[in-house]
Amino acid sequence: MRIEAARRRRGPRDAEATRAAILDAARAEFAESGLGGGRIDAIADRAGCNKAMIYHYFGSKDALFSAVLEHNYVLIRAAEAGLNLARLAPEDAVRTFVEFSFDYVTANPEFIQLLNEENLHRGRHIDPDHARQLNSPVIGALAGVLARGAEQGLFRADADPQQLYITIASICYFPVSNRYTLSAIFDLPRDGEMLRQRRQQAIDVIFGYLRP
Amino acid sequence: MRIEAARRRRGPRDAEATRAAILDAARAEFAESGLGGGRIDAIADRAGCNKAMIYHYFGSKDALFSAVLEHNYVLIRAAEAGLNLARLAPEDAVRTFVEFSFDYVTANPEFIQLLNEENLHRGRHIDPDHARQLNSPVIGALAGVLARGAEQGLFRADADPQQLYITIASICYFPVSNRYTLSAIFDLPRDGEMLRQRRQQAIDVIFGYLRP
Amino acid sequence: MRIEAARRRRGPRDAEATRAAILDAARAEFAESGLGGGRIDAIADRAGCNKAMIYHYFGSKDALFSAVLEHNYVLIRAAEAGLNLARLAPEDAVRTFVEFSFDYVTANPEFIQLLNEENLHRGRHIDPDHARQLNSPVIGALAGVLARGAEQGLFRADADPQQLYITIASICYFPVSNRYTLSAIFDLPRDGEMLRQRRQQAIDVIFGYLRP
Amino acid sequence: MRIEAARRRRGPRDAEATRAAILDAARAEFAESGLGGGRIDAIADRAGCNKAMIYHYFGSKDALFSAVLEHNYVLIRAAEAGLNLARLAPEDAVRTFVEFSFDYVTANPEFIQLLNEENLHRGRHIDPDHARQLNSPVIGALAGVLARGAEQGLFRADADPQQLYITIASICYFPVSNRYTLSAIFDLPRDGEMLRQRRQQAIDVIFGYLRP
DNA sequence: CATGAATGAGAATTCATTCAT
DNA sequence: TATGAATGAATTCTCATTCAT
Repeated sequence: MRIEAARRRRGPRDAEATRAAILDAARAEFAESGLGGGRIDAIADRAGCNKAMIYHYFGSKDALFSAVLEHNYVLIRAAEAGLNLARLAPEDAVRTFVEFSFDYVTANPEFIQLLNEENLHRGRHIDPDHARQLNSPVIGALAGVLARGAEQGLFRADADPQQLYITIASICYFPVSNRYTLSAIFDLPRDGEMLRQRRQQAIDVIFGYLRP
Repeated sequence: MRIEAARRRRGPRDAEATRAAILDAARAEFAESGLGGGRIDAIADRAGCNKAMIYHYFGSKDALFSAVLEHNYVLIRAAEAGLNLARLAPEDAVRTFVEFSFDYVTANPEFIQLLNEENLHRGRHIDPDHARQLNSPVIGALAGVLARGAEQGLFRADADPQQLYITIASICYFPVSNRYTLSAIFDLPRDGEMLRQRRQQAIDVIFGYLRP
Repeated sequence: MRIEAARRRRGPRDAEATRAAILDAARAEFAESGLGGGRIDAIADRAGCNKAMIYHYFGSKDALFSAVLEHNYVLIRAAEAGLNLARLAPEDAVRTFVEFSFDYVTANPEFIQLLNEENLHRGRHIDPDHARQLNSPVIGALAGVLARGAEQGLFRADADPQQLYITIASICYFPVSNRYTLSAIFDLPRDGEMLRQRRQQAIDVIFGYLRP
Repeated sequence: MRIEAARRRRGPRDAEATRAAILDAARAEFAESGLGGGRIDAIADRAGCNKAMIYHYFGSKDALFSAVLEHNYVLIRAAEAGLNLARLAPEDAVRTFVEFSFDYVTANPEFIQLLNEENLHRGRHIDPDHARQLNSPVIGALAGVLARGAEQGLFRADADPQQLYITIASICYFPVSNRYTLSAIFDLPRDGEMLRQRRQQAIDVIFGYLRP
């Protein structure tokens, strides 16, 4: 039985494990059905606990969504930080970052679904102070890379790191988050091939733009 | 009273007007709250009719969402067709199309919210046959523009119209659909200025990529 | 198209035909789904007219049910009267009446479904004065038959015509009205054979009881 | 207040008691108004709980009806089994069974109302496998009684137990389930006397038929 | 820390009935 | 006589949340 299995995996009365299981279950549920459509019942089932636990640990559905969002922001920011762009040559750094951005959302489409949901709700579950703090490192790293690239004559000199970041995110995230409508509209190649093409296109577009 | 106002505006017992009012009201409601979060009650109020009318004309909430989606696809496609890219010089055509794409979603953010919602639901409200048929003209026009531009030595020769379309859509749509999380993350300039910058960035990126 | 067909069959603006079509449609609908479950919409569809006509001719759903009930009582009483039991020898008369009762409900199961529905509603759609008046002839005929049979030593002398009528109705109607639960409970022979057996059993039981 | 009374009677948070209360309430409500006409709200009120409990325990109105039906089948079968027909002399056994059948539905008219409703819906709430299994014992007992009676020269030899069972059910159940229309049609004696007469008639008819 | 029974407000959907034409 | 648009009150069912144990 699934509940028993979950229970066995983490042992009874293990607060931290229960919290984590709920967070995981909620991410999956909210990504699949949105905030309005996600069910507390379903989250409890997926987490192998009962509904009261969710209220015990998180207080409310909205608060749970906030926690999920923040948790998943922390995860991607940590992964970005691990890229260590500063130690790479400018062109390698840009390529690495674009590829990472593309690969991360391809591997974690739930992350963008959560972002979209949050935007539908006008960003009311996100704490700007915290979000901004989380984000600054990567923009800083990108700024350094662009400056070095411009200095070496590899990149155009007028590229803004923040704008570039948004452009990279757009090109990498949009085709994943909108894959169903795009598939309906276009006669797209089967999954793997379509991703390979989009990944290459992302790199081409960014480098095409950055050429001096 | 708002119901009275709506009634007066279109007069009673005009089936086509009622249908249209519901479609409009539903677009606003679904864009604001999603499919799961949108309320039939609220749609009826906004449309100045009663819930039963919605079921009379559309059958169910899901079917209403499908109708809204299709209707709004038709609208943007019609606007695109009105651009008449074929009669413009290649560079003008590309600029016109990018600017149009950006301006359309800026003016109609609800359209992308509907798209996001539809993607959350794995595209189950869209009829691929119909969607594909709606979309083909613009891809054809873009292919012509790219071919002419390459011939005249203005554009790189290897650009694929479908990939370019997706890239343009990504760059234009993503910042609008994700404006709330982006605002939370970045210290963005106030609305107008931020849009102006993104619009320019979209043009720069596309032209940067297309130069031979 | 079915509405067009119905329309053509009876021509437009033929009050009597419309009334009759509604009555027929309502019988079928109420028999199939009961009074609570029967839908005015469905009746209008079946009758090839619109709902407002039903209200025009019958005033309300309950009143329509009453009219259906009365109409179908009139039909069976008329058929019974046509048997002319008085001109038959006692045993032939009884056999004829039992067979008729059995065959009528077999051919018109909707009639008993209406009766059951009416009983569920405690008989509130039936006018006792009218019902009683409709029924007396057959009881009178049966009384005559029993008297003649007893006189001739064919039948027991203590049989009461009213009780016998109810017993015959019970044996003939119940297996038809309860055919679905009986089928679920028993491994009954396929339709035709099961009816043949029940028909014979009805005759056997009544004659078994009546023998002196 | 009635809810308080119910609450007090069974105490809160007793799942089994709540289930039973709902089953009881539903039997009354469905018998009174049918499946289509019975109201979930009314059942919750009668049971002294809220609507959500009904869905929690039974899932849907139809499933609740199925459960009620099955429960009431179990009850009558258990009562029949308690008759222990095998230990009685053939004539006593038949009389006991006829009287039991008559008395049971007289005391529990709701049971036949449920049966009628189920037949209106073409038996779709009944599981034939289960129903058949429930029913077999009584037919077996009746077969034994008929065999013994025929052996002892008390009964005709050609009586089929299944047919006889249906005939007994017909004679005993029909006048109860159709009491309202029968009352409208006939000038029946007041309740008690009418029942006494029908009970005697049932016995007379069955024994009349069974005499060799 | 954990359970599962219970709740009440609200959600979508239905339907008998009326009304303007 | 006939139509079909419109209504509002119900009705089934759902779900976030609380509570007793």
